[in-house]
Amino acid sequence: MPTHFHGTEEEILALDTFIKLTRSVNAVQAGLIPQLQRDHSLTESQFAVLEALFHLGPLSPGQICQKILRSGSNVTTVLDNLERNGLVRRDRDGRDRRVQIVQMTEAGRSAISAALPMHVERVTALMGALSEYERRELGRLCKKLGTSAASA
Amino acid sequence: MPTHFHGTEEEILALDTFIKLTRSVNAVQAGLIPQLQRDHSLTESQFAVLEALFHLGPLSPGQICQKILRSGSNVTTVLDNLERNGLVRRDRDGRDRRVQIVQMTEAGRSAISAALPMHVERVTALMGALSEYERRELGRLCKKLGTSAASA
DNA sequence: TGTATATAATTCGATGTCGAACAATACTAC
DNA sequence: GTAGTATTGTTCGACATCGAATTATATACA
Repeated sequence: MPTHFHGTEEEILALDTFIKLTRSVNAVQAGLIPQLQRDHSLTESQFAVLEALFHLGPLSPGQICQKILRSGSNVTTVLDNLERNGLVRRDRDGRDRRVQIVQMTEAGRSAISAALPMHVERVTALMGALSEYERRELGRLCKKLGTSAASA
Repeated sequence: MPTHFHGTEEEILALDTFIKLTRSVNAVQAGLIPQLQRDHSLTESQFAVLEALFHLGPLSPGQICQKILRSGSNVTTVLDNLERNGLVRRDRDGRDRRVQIVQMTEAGRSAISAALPMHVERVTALMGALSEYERRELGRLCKKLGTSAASA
């Protein structure tokens, strides 16, 4: 697929596969993010944080960090914006005063409750391009690839 | 895999697959981007622009836009930074004075020539976690998914 | 106890990213 | 040729993202 690239067969296949991989993620996200923005005024990251709090309960910024796979400074920024918009609250942990405890406010719970069903429906519809067997196979291959890359 | 999520089988599989998909891209990119930054002082976007110019020759911002699948305002920003660093040059098109023609400078050509081989090698190594059959299958599934999502 | 080290989170500066609004130029139709 | 429209690229404001440096607190150990 690379237009003027000269490499081995294996290199060309690797690059081609990687491009298709990233483009598929871009395409699916392009079908999700604008919805969150227009219908619920949530960015992708804000949605990810609220979703984690919704499913797992109160978390520290460090725990959120691990859940959404972003840097600490990024989590700080996203929490700042969520807090400014009144969707989360930061309290101090009594035992370890370095730790913050992030909780959803009522507005936050309300926002994620409203956004989640449509989001799930949308993801399901987009993944519906693949058969059930293909979805499982895609998941298996991605997991294998991701796990290997993470330890490389 | 979602810890406390109650949905249909199909929804759970769709979400789970989508998470694995995005995580695999994250993991692979995490094995690529720091290399570009540390060894060549290039961001992912700067690399993408230089790669396009390297393979396709001079392009307008609009054409770069289509190649790297980013917004026009984003391309402007990335080109600003590349130009400030002396890696590209913007000239006016004689025929249509709205159009810019973006060219690599010698420094730009030198930078991408230096970065590309190691990048290709790295992508190939990361994709080596999958067999050739699996790579082809992953590519096929991603293409099918991406194409469908793009038209949804 | 007190100092050194480790950890949690934030701040800072740089870059990327988008959509909306804008300016300059080109095109179209009368 | 002039008026209206379309296209190209930029600017602007908001948010995301990172790594490095910093602050506050906790732990270890001597």
